[in-house]
Amino acid sequence: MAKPPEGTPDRYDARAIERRWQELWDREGTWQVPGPGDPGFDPDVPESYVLEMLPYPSGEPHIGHLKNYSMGDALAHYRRRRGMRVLHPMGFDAFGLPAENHAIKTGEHPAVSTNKSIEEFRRQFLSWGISIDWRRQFGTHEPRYYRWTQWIFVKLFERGLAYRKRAPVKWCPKDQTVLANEQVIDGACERCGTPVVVKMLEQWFFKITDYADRLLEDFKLLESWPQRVITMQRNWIGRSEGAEVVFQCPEPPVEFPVFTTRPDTLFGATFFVLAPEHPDLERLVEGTPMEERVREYVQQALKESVEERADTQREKTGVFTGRDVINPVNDERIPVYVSDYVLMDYGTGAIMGVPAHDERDFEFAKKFRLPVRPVVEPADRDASADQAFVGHSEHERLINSAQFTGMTVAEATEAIIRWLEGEGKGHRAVSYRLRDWLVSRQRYWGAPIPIVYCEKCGMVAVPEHELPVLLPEVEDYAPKGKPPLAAAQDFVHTSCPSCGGPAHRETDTMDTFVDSSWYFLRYCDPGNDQAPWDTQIVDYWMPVDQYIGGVEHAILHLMYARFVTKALADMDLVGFLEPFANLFTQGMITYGGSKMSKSKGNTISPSTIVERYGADTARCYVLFLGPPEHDADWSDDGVGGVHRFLGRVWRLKSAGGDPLVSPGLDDLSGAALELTRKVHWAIQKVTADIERFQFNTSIAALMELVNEIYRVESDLRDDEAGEHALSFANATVASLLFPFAPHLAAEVYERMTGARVSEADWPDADPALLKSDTVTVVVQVNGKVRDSVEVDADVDEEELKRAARERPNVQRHLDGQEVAREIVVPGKLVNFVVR
RNA sequence: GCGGGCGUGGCGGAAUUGGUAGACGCGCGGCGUUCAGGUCGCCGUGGGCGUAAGCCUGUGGGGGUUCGAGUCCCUCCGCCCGCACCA
Repeated sequence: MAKPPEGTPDRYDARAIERRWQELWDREGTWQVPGPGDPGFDPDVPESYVLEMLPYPSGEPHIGHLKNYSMGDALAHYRRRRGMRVLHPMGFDAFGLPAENHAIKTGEHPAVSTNKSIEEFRRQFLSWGISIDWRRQFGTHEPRYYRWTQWIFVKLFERGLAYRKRAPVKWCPKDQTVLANEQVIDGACERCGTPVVVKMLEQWFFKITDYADRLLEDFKLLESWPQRVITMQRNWIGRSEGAEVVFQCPEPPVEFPVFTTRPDTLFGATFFVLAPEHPDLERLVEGTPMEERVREYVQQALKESVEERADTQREKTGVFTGRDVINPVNDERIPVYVSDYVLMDYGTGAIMGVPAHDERDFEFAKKFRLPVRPVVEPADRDASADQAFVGHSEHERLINSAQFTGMTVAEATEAIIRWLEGEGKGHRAVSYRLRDWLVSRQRYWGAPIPIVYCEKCGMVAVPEHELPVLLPEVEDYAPKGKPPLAAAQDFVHTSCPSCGGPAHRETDTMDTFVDSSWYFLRYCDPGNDQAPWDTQIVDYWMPVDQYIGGVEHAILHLMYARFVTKALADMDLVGFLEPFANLFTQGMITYGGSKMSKSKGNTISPSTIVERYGADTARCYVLFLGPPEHDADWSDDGVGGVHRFLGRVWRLKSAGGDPLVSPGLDDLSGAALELTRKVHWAIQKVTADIERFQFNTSIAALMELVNEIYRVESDLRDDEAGEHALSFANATVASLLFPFAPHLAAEVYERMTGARVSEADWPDADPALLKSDTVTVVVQVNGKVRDSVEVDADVDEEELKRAARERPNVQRHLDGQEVAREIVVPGKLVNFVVR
């Protein structure tokens, strides 16, 4: 095609187009969506809730946000044009440490810096043109929101699901606060990387362990979640079945229950180990000659960091306590040790040592020269004396185990549990790795925990009508061993809501993950000031039909939100058990092969790209980069390619005929027919690819279609049918491009048709135009492609074989050889097998 | 150590059910438009041999199933992710 004629608006001015449509959408409230009870609500329209994880507003949005919201927005647009009422809201996860640390450094109130960030995020999201119902926006730091976060806390407290206890907890010395187990990564603070230490502290917990089984079972209610996210949660919950077995200490008389997944190996127990933190340890050794050494060892063990202690490579250590316990199955006395390889966190903090069948116990036995007694016979190899045998298939049978000898492992497990239960020495048990969720934080920038301590009444929840408990102003945000709120005297001193007597407030704030564990409910009914939501409205929209976000939330946020939803369902506050029916986890965008970070100076700012190329280019590019679930590396050159493509769309020129109606098969021939077929192919391809989140190939298909339009355009300008085909093709490009490049597509669509693309139905492919009258059939000889032949689509097999044989190159390869077999795949290929 | 995923041109990546490997884009090369171009348009582009027609070869390595394998099976190698003294 030659250069566009002088004087036409040939330059693709993304900035002007985007400004125009953003203003129009805002003015007309295009993306506002009514819910039940709102004017214009029609109950017969199917609903869809499309949600991207809410952003944490810090600085300005990064490329990951752009990708996240570009995907969600594409889907929201697509579903709207499929006739659905789509809830597509936005909010901000505004409480949290970075804003507070910033405040400590600069003195700027966290609310000030957070609100600035929110404004910047909002400004950029608007500049991206994402189709959000902005009337529903909120920040989790606003009293109108955290009032209800506190309300939920109180509800959980009333049900015994929020409780306070003294427990060994993970403490970050840098951030000066406790952390949830889920926030400790490799023994270090998730936020700042400082190695955490264990402290005995009284803290607030949510009883998520009550829901362990339901969190596992209800995976079956999820429609489509990535398998690996489910696996990660399953591993985190860590359910194990086995038995609790009681070992009796004769002197002093103490009972030690242990949890084991292998009750079948009870006869192989040759020693017993307590965790250094075990509460009965002190009593066991008090006044004995071993007291000094045990105490020393415990001191040593407690000093270790979480990370050091988790190191599986190092040699086992421990100390004999001088005491014995009795193995309930054979009344044998076995020695009790203390060792740091036994964790107080899991099971009962005590274990039976079965060195023959447990690798860790084996190592310990070797170190302390303890006997190794095999009780399970390996099925197909000799029990090696220098390692533990851990096999427990149906082929392994018990030895050295009294009346259980000869049973398979499974039989013996059952029989021994039943025997223990009969003797009152143990019972069937299930153990979990999951711990209760520690939700209190000794920090400022969070929702205050709505609890008051009264001298007479004890712990009292702040009543509903007194909520929110407002976050007080303080002068110093820095924690100094005490939470910052403790310094706010007016805040701390209060009266008991129950008896009116003197009382003081809880000064810890809530983990920000509490804020984000219910925000998706608030979007449904954001203006409600009587209740956190109207159950009927929430039940209308929920569960979220498509949730999109980073895989880094696989455990934390996604598990907490599931737990809170279930707890609310149990209180009849919501009518569903799972918050997110479908989950999509997007991959990261890297730059130069590594994660973008300000400290490395390898960041790409979305605003730079938007300013240079426009939002449509930026959005299309992040989707075109590759499969959205994979990590992808940003390429500066690649953006230009997508921008060029959008420029080509911009320069499509209108033609005659009705652009909204496809020319029919009967009116078409030649290039016009081929182009119209390509259009219908693209409709089908783009539709199918959006449905399976393959935005990259959707865009590639549109590129193909546009290339085709440019190739044939000059041939089609001669007659009416050609003009019509062209006209329809151009309008359809704009229509299909809309979910990815909404401004440009709206502009081009309007130019081609005079209509609003956002109001147009999503196009349907005409099956008659998806088929071709002729097909290219590949001809192989012995599985090697030798030629291809163009035949009628409905040609019969014999005719096809004849045509295939006639190809000169096929003849050359068949020449003088005997055809042993002929394989025909209709419409695809013919393969001649010769000897 | 356990669990999961992935290996395709110079690069990012395509390839519903086994049926023309490399769509689309970047990069590179050629031609045209242009005063110029970091513009736009058209064409070419896995490797090797060949003037060409064409032939050989090719999806991490090796083996297998099949008329036919990127795709299915076995095995080895490499990379990534998750969990990790959980009894």
